[in-house]
Amino acid sequence: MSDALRQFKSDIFQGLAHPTRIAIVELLRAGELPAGKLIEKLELEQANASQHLAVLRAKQIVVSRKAGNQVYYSIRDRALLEVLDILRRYFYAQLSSTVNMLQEVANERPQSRLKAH
Amino acid sequence: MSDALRQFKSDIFQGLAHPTRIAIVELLRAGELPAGKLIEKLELEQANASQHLAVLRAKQIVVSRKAGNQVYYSIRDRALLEVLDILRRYFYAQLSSTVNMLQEVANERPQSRLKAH
DNA sequence: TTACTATATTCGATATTTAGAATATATTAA
DNA sequence: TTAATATATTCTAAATATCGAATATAGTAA
Repeated sequence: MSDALRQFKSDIFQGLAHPTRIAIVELLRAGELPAGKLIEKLELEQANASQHLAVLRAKQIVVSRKAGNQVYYSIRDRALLEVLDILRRYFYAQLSSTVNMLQEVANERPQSRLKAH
Repeated sequence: MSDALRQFKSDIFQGLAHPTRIAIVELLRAGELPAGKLIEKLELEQANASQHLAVLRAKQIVVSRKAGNQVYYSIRDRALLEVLDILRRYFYAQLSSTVNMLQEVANERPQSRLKAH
């Protein structure tokens, strides 16, 4: 794999490496929204939201379009939503494997099920 | 979406948000490798490699197993490789849209095709 | 023009990430 | 035991990311 491709991938990951930016992208899943709506729904400081949006723009994750007073944001390529979907399944898979593991531990030692330790 | 899921996703992204770590994950695509092999193939400083591996472990992206003198690393869940595949397609899609854009610009102004400006 | 609204940028403080040097630990070999 | 090998951790300095406060800009309304 080329260095350029690696750099590109790590830029995308870096762009998504913050819970607020994940939240923004998830809100844009249904379609474009003006910055103000994002700020309102996520209860963010205006400056903070604007900074996160600047990161998402810089990493080419979103695009913006100005309409009158407002700036509408949307996902640049919906392929990225697939990435989030894969991670959701991954998250739940790990969750259930953790639950299973805890259950196995509990079943192997039923006498201690109610004990705190 | 829950805060936990958002945090989980951004942790994964953060784990992958460095070209060296992308390179490590790509090398592990074919199967497990000892740390030394990764260091050799990527021509990394030993300490630097070890730090990146620690990040990948902390974010649960890889797992390690010790065998004698060596520590073998592997991808914890191959679903993550799908994520990288999606990004590769995304990368080439963006590349070709950039090329198309440049071609359109060139075609719209054929007289300036060879001019520097 | 002035005032208002929506958004972006800059600034300063703090926290996190990164690389490399040095050191530590664990395993095997002698 | 001691030496050698493989890997991890700690430390320091530099770079980067984050937040909130303040300020700037662009568009609209009066």
